[in-house]
Amino acid sequence: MSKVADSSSPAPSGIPHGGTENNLMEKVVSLCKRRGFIFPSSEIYGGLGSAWDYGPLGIELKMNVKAAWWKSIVHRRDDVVGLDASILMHSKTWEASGHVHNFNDILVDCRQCKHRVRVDHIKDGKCPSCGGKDFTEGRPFNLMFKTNYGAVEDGGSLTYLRPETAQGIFVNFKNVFDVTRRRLPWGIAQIGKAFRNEVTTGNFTFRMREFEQMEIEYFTTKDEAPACHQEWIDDRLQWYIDLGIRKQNLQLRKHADNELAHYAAACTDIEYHFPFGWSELEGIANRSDYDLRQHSQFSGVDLQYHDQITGEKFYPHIIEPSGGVDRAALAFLVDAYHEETVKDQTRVVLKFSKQLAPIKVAVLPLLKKNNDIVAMARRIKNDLQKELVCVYDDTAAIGRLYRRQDEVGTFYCVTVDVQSLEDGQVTVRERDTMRQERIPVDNLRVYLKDHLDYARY
RNA sequence: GCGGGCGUAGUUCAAUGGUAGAACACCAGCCUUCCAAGCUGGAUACGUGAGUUCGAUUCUCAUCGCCCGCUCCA
Repeated sequence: MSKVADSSSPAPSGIPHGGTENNLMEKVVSLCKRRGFIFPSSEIYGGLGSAWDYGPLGIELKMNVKAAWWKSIVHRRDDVVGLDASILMHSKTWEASGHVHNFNDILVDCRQCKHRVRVDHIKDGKCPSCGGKDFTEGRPFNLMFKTNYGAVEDGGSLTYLRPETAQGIFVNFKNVFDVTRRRLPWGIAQIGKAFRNEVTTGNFTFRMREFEQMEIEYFTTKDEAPACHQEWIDDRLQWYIDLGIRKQNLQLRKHADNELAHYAAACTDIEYHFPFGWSELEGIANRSDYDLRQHSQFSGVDLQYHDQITGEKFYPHIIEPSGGVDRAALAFLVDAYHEETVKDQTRVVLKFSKQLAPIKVAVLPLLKKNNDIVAMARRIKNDLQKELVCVYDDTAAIGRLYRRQDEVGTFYCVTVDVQSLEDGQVTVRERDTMRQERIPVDNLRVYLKDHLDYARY
């Protein structure tokens, strides 16, 4: 039975993974820095708040997340195609989308209860939270990054770094539709950076000002939109489960009417049980026909869908599954984090799925002083790296080499010993089961590809 | 931005008004060694600036930065 909860109440806070690891987040952050998954941005200058850089292992993980998404959405469906739109767009885009209007809030702080409130939420000069009347001076909070397009800075050159990737899809709707000539329902998928001057950031890579989205805009009819919405919710939830997140750490949360974004008719979030509480990984919104209608109006270009068979002409309704790449990567990291106690010592194992593991195979010589063993191990590594992400390491005793690989989630360790020189076989050890098998070197590549379920990625 | 907390090695933590220790990690050496092994040796830190003081990592102030909370969302 599925343990996935369906909740329409606000997200509760709590500690996942049994409740004993309330410093789990700190451990994950430390591990990320220590082993090269994620570093603070611009660290030599003291760091840039809530900006983070992906290190050698982090970028592998993140690319694997994106590749898994792209495969499942674009390559393995008949009804979705890909797109990569530019980050800088015509400034009219953001007027049409509503971001210029809706992302410019005047905010003040209540000196009494310390809450931040929007000026337009203050009634009769009283704080809606505590009733106090003493506020800081109002400041405009524009959530969009302003920039000048072109070398001359004047009012006419003002534009923004995109606060969401979706608009790049909407403005290309006609282009993509014209070249693919598909009938509804169908969709466009895109992965790319977006930028928001969030007033509140934090929780590691969970909320950053620069982040990466993976979004699908799926076009359908008004009548089919609700069922289509549900199908995408189920589809997207299953994706996270397939890639290894435990069901009990996932839940769906339907937005209440008063928390819907300005464009949305309905929205359901997929939430993950982070150490800091249940938080959104992905929102699956029914955007109605708002977007194409707006862009038609602002651009003067008719973006209606014309069904040649039925003769109908209308603005498609849009279902938008919009996920955060960084949030997904963080959830996969947190969920993979396991501690095991062996001989009173705690060791860390990242139990990534085969697809997401940054390193698939490590090749280890049992004796680093034996030149023949080292040479053989290096040959094996050189052969494997043509098709699999792998590493070679001989800088410690074998037990420690295994642990190092476990700590970063490497799926297989291949060990070369004295016997290997004679019989041409090596020991293949699997991360989770610790199962060991002797495999002839000649069969090694095929064996590993088969067992890694290589065709999936 | 407002409130609170905090800045010491890669990480996690100590100590101290007389410029710093540990653990793990890392590097080198010895070792015919399959699950965080042992021994020997080694490198690496007081965020920045000013003040008090003979002397500041320690006290004071400022500054910068980080973390948590507040709105917003991927």
